[in-house]
Amino acid sequence: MSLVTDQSSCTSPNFVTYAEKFKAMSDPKRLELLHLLCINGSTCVCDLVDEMNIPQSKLSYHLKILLNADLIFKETKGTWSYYSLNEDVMSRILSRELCCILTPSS
Amino acid sequence: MSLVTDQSSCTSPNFVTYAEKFKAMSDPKRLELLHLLCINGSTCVCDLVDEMNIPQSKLSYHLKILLNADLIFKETKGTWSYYSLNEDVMSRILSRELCCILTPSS
DNA sequence: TTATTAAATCAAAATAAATTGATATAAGGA
DNA sequence: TCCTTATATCAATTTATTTTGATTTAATAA
Repeated sequence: MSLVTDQSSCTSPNFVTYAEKFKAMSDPKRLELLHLLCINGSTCVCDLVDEMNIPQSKLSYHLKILLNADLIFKETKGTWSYYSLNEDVMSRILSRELCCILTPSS
Repeated sequence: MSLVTDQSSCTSPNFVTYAEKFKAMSDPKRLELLHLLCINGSTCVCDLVDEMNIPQSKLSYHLKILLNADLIFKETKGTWSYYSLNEDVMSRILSRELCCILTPSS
């Protein structure tokens, strides 16, 4: 079987789905957010506000974009919301070199 | 030396530069273009117009965005322009799984 | 119950990106 | 030279995204 034609995951690539993920990653603030979640692990919004130095509503907006793109997870505990990286998805998209920026210990 | 702290390429990541590249990849038509260049290698604009089925000025616009993001190369021969993938950059950004969609034989 | 805090949502304004059709440039051939 | 073809650019419009500050929702504590 030819190495070139056996591209299991490569047939009929879903460009729309990938474009959505790349769009979510197309903003420096959102990359910084992913980076923070990568370094700190699951993090409360209240801590992200402090670290990111942007208005709370803006942070909320950017988190939602990352969440909708399936790049991060959300978990609510009482009044607090914790966000974390979706490492599986991230490592399926990005190179090792970039994963090492955006996902922990890889 | 710790594996975790030796992240040569990972210190002070340039989020702006990466965001630009992701923005260039944030459109299905542009991903399709990258995919075509990946499959066909260096390709003339006139052939891309046929394959992509979009107006010429639109194609020109999208090619320029990919070129400015350093994701593709351009070479002019007489009246014709040939575009090709910047495989180095692509493989430094994307996972193997995605490279196999967007860059040849990897 | 009232007050406080955390986080999401909303509407308006500002900014940016994409689309369109027309025009410009420039190379090559008749 | 004149015509044709290839590609890029332009200006106007449309569409999408981001920003802002105010408001809402909901949990907890006093």
